[in-house]
Amino acid sequence: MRSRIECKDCASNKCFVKQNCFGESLANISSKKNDNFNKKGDVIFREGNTMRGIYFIMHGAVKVATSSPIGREQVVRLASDGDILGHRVLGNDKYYFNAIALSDTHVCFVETSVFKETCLSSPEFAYRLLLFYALELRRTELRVKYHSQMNIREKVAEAFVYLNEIFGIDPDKKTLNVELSRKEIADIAGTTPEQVTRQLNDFEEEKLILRTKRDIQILNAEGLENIVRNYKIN
Amino acid sequence: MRSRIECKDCASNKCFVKQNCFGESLANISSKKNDNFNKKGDVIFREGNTMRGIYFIMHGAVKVATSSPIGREQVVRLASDGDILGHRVLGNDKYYFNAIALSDTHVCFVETSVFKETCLSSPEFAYRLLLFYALELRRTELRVKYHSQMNIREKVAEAFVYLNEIFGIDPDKKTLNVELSRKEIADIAGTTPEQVTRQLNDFEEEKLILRTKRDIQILNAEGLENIVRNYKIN
DNA sequence: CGCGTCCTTGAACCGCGTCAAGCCAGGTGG
DNA sequence: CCACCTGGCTTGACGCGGTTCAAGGACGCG
Repeated sequence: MRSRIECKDCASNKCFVKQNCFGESLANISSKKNDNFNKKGDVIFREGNTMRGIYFIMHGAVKVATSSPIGREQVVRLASDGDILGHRVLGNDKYYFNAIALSDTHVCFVETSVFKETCLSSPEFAYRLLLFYALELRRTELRVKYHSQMNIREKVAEAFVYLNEIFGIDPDKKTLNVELSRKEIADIAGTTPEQVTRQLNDFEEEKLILRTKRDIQILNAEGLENIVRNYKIN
Repeated sequence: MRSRIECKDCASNKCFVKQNCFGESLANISSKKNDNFNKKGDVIFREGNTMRGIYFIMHGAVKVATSSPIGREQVVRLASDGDILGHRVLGNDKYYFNAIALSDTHVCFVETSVFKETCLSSPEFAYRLLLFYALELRRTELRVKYHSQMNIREKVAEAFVYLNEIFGIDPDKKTLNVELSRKEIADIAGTTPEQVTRQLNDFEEEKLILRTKRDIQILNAEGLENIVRNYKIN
């Protein structure tokens, strides 16, 4: 999977930053950053707030979602260790989505000016950022396709594949490394909690997953991926 | 609107590159680029092809879409003068979508190596690219939200708002600066040609648009934007 | 034990995609 | 100049998938 280096600023031994991303560059500006620690459910930033900088996730799970007072919220992105939040910082704008911690999280805040300076003085850093953006953009474009063409079965499968891709599965317990309610899964898949339940029934019958208490064990991740992949063929 | 500078490499007087984007930097590498001229409907690159470089649109209208042999194709992005195509070039990958000309188009091809070199030697250039990516990413994330939450009426309205944003409206004829079939509009909105027709009926009753022959005149662009904006509130 | 929260399940409704027929405009050939 | 053909647009009817609503169940917590 991802190669990682340990984070020096955090007590947790689960605290890493992706080596292939911003680890070293971040060390250079470490004197000018702020560390924030969030509990599960905390809002890291909120739609409409003025951007003051960019966040690096040192460790933890975060969802970026639209706020919608009534009814569904839509998760547009999942992020974890080493990812960045608040992309549009460069354009001196407002945040367009809410970032909410899905687990206890350690993020590192860097002010816009410092960030811009770092980009301009270090082409290496800017280039890495470009790679990050390019990957993220592709992922998001794919999701546009998925959400406009897939049926519910495929969307729910895709949600689990996406969750696995970003957060991974605990090798012992076989569960995702985040705990999510039906509603939260539905918000990622773009449907309702009831539909998620029904799909989980089907997946269980097909031995792709197993439900124990509130937990969902992923028995056959490949099977779920196949549902997504088979869709692609059409 | 967008400020632009004239393009030196093309006979057409409609040929521009966005000034706030890559104009000057592009001039620096002009000795190493290739100019391509495409007719409406031409495929600029195709899903699965190996990426050899990146394309700058000097002038013209382009859609980036999924290929799907049976049925719907989904447009994930619209692009015009000064935009770039083939983002993932940096990662030495394959193209994930098809790029198809929606009008006669002049694109400029730059090889990956040249492009990377330019990024690394010119932080200014890389930084501008970052801004471009950040904007594009936000736009795409919004589209994920739209496509998973909007109803047909809103999606079709959003398609026209998006088309207006990227290609603009002819001030005299009041029509979009691209000609699109019902199917093509449907592929952007993520629905079927029949539904597009039905929504156009409604929009015409509400005096938002007017259909003359095959043309669609946008009488009240703001009205269409309001449909999209009012949705956002919920 | 009782309460609250989340999950599950069934049933009803409805929006939207699908299918099919008819229409209109432009192009072609007699 | 008209008859015919073709391809895209329009319109109505129908059926399915998915959302919504409501009731019941499981679990955790005080």
